[in-house]
Amino acid sequence: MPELPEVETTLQGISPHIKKQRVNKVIIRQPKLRWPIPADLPQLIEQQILTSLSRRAKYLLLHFNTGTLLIHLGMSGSIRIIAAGTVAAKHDHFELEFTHQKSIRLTDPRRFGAVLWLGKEPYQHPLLSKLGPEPLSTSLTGDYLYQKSKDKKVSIKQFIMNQVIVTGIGNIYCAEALFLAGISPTRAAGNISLKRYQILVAQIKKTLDLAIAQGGTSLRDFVGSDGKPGYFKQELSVYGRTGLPCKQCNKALTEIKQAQRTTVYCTHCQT
DNA sequence: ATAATCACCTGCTCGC
DNA sequence: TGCGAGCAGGTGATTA
Repeated sequence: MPELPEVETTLQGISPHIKKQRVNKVIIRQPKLRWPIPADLPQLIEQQILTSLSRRAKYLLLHFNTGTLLIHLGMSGSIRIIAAGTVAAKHDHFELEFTHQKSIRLTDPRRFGAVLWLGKEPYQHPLLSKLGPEPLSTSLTGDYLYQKSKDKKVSIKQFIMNQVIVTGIGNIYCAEALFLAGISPTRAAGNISLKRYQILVAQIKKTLDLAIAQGGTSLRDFVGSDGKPGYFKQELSVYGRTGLPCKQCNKALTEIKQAQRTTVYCTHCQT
């Protein structure tokens, strides 16, 4: 999926088109996503004004006076702005049509995404209440990660991808940030110095910032809200580059599995 | 509590 | 060229 940069890119892409607009129609073509799309959603938000939009972790939040709608893109989801009434394709599962004749349309082949109604206290919802700090906020610091990692035996890769520790970082950007920080993905989280955590945090922020500026990473199906792909792919140092030369030392990059996920790294530059 | 594995779903790529 | 295995940006649920 869509990690934080792709979700943020989506948010920035759709906001100017639909903020403060009135929902005319809720269209549910395929309710079977990760959880069923609530059947009563039309009566909850039709004719309501979308007052604001935000992002928390990898979740998009659409705020109405009646409550908040959560959208998650799963592994293969994307949202596009289209003219209302545009013919739907196979995996176009959900759509919000606004009165000014624009729609946002959720396309998600694998259906790991979600559309949920959170009500008036969205941050009390179980999906949001346990999340760690936003990586681009000042609350993510090297010191914070260092304190959290005490006595932790899990690998740094899994530690950073745990949304309870820090949100928004998935398989691509975790691998990239670890490479830039020179930290082996297999190292135990509790066996990393404060100084190295400070470097890692700086590289995480730098990587995410750059990816957002590039419109995210498009591998196969991700597109921005305007239908164009993201261009961060060309910046990738390790993700998807197994066997290719390390950009720092030229040694062939190594691929391993960690918690069922592929990790690519340089055994020479990352220790 | 913590850690590892499973499950959800479709489509594409790779190796034979 | 065809076909099955394996893999893909995530994460809650289940098991140990």
